[in-house]
Amino acid sequence: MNQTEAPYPQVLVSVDTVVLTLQDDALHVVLVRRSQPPFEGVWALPGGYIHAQEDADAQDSAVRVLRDKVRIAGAYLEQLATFSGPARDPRGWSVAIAYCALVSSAQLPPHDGVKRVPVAALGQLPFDHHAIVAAALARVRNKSQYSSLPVHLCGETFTLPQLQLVYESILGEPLNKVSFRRKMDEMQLLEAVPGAMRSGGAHRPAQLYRVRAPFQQALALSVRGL
Amino acid sequence: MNQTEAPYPQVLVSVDTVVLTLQDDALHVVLVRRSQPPFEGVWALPGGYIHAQEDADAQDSAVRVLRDKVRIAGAYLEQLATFSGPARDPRGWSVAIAYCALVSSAQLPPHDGVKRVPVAALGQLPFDHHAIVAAALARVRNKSQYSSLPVHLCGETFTLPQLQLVYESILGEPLNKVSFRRKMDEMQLLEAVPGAMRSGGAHRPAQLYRVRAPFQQALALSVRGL
DNA sequence: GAAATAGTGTCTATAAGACAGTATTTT
DNA sequence: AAAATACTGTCTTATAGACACTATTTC
Repeated sequence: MNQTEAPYPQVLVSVDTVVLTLQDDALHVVLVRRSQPPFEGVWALPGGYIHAQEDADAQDSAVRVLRDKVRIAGAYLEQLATFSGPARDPRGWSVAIAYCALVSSAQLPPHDGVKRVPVAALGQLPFDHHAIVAAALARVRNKSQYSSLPVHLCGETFTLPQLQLVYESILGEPLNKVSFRRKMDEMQLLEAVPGAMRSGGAHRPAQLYRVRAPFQQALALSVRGL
Repeated sequence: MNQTEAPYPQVLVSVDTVVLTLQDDALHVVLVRRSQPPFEGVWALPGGYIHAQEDADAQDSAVRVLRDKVRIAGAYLEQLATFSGPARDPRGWSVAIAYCALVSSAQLPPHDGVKRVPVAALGQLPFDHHAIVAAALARVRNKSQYSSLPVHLCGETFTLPQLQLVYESILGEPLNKVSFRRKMDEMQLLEAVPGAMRSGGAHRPAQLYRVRAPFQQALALSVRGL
């Protein structure tokens, strides 16, 4: 920064989070009711300003926003993209560093001023939140084609038929059972929970699996898609 | 923004660009010598503050930085990621929106205070610029596995053997000639320049191609990699 | 044992790679 | 003609998908 550059008007910097979860085999986005202007009372993506005194980086700000505004801890979180410009926020030229979080239904406790909306039935959103959600969906759908990303929408343990349904819900198309299982096997993503089965009806029960330790944070990648 | 949130210390927002180009079949990064503190006189990534009065968004800031500091116009440009935290810049808590640009050698005129460094021989860089370059390389190498991204390192026209060499330089491994050509054909990325051949020695000359109009900006994607 | 879903074996179809051939240029 | 690189035809191998079969549970 030099003397002539110093007085540039500061831009507003915030983080916004797209929290995705599955409900009834359909992707939902989490919205919170805004308690302050602009758009007070309107449902919007959870977001907030960076707290330079306490946040180690923008991802840390997103973690704090999720904890304080949505009561979520331990979510899978990745940076999505940064949105900017003079028009996206009525308060002026702004920058929003957008993050995408994937959580299981169990990680998302009911909370006042928090709701889930099916992505297929998203109405109007304030700011450029619609574009941010669109970017998150594109990212998740693309990455689900060749990675273990969707496991973060499942709970601690799950069966292979359940996991395949999660993939199919995200991708919007049925997958070949044999190929799906081959790929899951190749990625070495899962381990069987010994002895544990889930029997949900008048049929053979399914083996329960959990994500192996190396892939709790990182993603497993499949060489040539699913 | 509410009354208690308003006085949060502003964070510094800048854009940084990783300009990649090929020279002698090796990826190079463009560095500029800093004319102002901090790190005055040190070679660093081209970057600068957002000019809220004139920039339509952060990408526009990056375009301006490339034009003013590197004399590049019309480069392929995509947002990379945003880097943030209290330690990356000695001036305080900062946000850098990083962009990645791919240019041909011809688009990069020699200019004072601008140099190209082979990515394999990058020394120390100020700020967290080393991490930004690493992210750019990872992105470019990954995307080159299934897209037309590398064509932006070529000039207006080029032969298929030249293009294959570009891919191989980025990916660091030889590619199967038949498969490579099949994929290029499938992507419908190129069109032959009628009649134009490049003869560079005592051998059959190669057909010249150019990128088809739909892919001047957007990338062509190959379903299952190259 | 009928019904329902879980899980597997195996054949077929498609895509990638290897290899060797032909083509066209300069010297 | 020899040398060099461009380009292509075709066989082999690897991967993905279709289909049918067996397995295990409840009623």
